[in-house]
Amino acid sequence: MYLISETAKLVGVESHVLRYWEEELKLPIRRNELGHRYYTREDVEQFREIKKLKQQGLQLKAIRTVLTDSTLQVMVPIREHIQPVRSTQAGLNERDDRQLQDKSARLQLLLHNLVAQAVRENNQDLTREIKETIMKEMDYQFRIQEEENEKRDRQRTEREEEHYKKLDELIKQYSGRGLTGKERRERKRQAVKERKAQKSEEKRKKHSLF
DNA sequence: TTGTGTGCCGACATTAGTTA
DNA sequence: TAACTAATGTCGGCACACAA
Repeated sequence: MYLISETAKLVGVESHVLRYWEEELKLPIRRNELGHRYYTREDVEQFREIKKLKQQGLQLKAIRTVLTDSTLQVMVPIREHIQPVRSTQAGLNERDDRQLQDKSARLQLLLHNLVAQAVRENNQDLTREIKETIMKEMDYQFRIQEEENEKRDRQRTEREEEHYKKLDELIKQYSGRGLTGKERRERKRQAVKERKAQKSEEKRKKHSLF
């Protein structure tokens, strides 16, 4: 694809001449997202052809007619082939029938070529549209993936914090387990002593009430 | 007078370079 | 790094020149 300045250089005219020809000849020049013209190789060839016709002395009006006719000429052979197909039903001899089959085959080939040409022309536009759609979809999927990854990271961090918190509490809870047997026995004696003292105190309080 | 081409204008977008 | 500026390219439109 070429911009107007590049195309002008390739054709050998000024940019405004291309704009003028486009307007006068009603050429379907495509635009990009900025509204700027962009030209294909076919467009460049067409402009070269126009220039050649200009040099031969044709006016733009005449060139427009030539361009229109050249498009219509493609359809002329089809009309030639359609007529014999209709006459088949009237009943023909074998030679005519062979000729008819031959013409029918040529018609099929011609139609095939026409369809292929149309498909090729459409393919360029279609490819561009598909490319843009895919890029947008990929961008969207990447964003979604990114958000999911961030969410997972947050959840993992929270779980880890929770785990370490519990671990910390367990360590505090079992901190007495590091004592020696002598120390554990001493703690037990102390606990029993405190329990006895507590019971006798409760008994004393009971008696004082009566 | 008509057809064709040219020059210029203002507006807008993009890009590259500069400056705070 | 952001903001600003200049250069560049493109647009549509209009007026004008020039040859037939």
